[in-house]
Amino acid sequence: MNTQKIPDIIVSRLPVYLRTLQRMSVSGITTTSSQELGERVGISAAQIRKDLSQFGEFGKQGTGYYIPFLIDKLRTILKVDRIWDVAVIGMGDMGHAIVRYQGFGDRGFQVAMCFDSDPTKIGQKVAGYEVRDTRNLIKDLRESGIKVVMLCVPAAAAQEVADKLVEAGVRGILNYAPISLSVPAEVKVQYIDPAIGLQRMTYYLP
Amino acid sequence: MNTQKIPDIIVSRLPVYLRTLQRMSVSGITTTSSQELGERVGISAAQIRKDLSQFGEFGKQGTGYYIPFLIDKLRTILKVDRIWDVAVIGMGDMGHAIVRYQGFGDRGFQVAMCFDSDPTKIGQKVAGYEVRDTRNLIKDLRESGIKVVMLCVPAAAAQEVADKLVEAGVRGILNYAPISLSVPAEVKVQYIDPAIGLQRMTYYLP
DNA sequence: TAGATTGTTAATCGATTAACAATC
DNA sequence: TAGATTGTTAATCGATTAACAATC
Repeated sequence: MNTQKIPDIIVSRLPVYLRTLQRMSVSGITTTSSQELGERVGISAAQIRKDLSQFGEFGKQGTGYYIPFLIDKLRTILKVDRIWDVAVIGMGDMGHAIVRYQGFGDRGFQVAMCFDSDPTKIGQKVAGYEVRDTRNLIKDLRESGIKVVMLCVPAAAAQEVADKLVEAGVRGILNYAPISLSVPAEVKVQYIDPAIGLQRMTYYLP
Repeated sequence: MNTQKIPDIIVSRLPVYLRTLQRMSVSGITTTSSQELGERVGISAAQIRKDLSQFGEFGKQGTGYYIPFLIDKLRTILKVDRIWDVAVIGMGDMGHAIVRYQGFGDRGFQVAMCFDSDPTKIGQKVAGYEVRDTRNLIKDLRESGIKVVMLCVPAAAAQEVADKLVEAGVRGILNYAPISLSVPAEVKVQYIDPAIGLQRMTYYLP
């Protein structure tokens, strides 16, 4: 087992392995091989073995990987062997959809609070959560200890809000606003922008 | 100028450059350098120059890049110098939010039709679009010539629908379902899964 | 002109793949 | 045991960076 810094590109594949293993587990499969998992996720068997070997020896020669065990290991590695409270900032259509999203439960996250700056939205309930005033963003996040947020405000407001999130001690921002954010190195940002995804495909179309 | 196959990883960065350039343009900036653009998108200046040089000589020594010209080139390269009709499959919360999303207009896409399999939703209007029956998915997509779709159905239905999309001649699938899809090589898939994004960040948290 | 910045080359760095001994 | 599959090594492949002549 290797104890050096793990390359980001390897880390970025682990959640994909985990997602697929959890689906296999739910469908009653208990054992898999790097070959089979690779076919399911579209990655070579050699690469899956190499990726996993960075963290330990999780398989058995001849039989492959016992899925519940491998899931457990990946959950620990990714630190989703717990439930992270997440805040959603911006209660537009996207923010709404995220607050209502049912898919986080068994993947390590739950929405814990949500915010907006619009006086007509503040105080309203969304999926059972009272919409908080972004003026209290830093205070509320600090008090709750929330480290991960989903940012769903308009692009024009995103950097300003991101600065506040950093000040509030947030360490991970899932950014739905179509803009590159500037944050300190200790804060991670992941981007979700459908137009970017679409443009990455149209390049290849006739 | 290079005429070989362009690596996927370069293609995947171009939409990020374009997004940032368009924002700079809107804010009145007309010229930039690889240095400045790199700071904004978080990529080295050398890499930006190298990436762009795959497609032509778009800058001028001493002065950098004229933004409207570079935007135009990138739009042509990414084939978003036109408007692509896109279908949205699945009118849950996420599908709803996407149909209502305003951000596609100047980025090369527009929602043209939407589908669901739920009889209580079929025929209803969502943001002005009548929800169509997924039983007509292949026929409707073929007739419209739609090549790009956003897939927002539950994970359990996603592969089955993807198979139909392939049959209908769709070439790009932006997949919001939390599952890896299996499609022929000529069909591109991009994934949007918030839990994956979150797990890619929690790894780095204490 | 002097300063700035490109496009490109060569060097470096890192990731992927192929192959296989070990072993279940 | 025989067959299957891992974890790991070495080889290959590809991407990034540094440096600089060209030139605006």
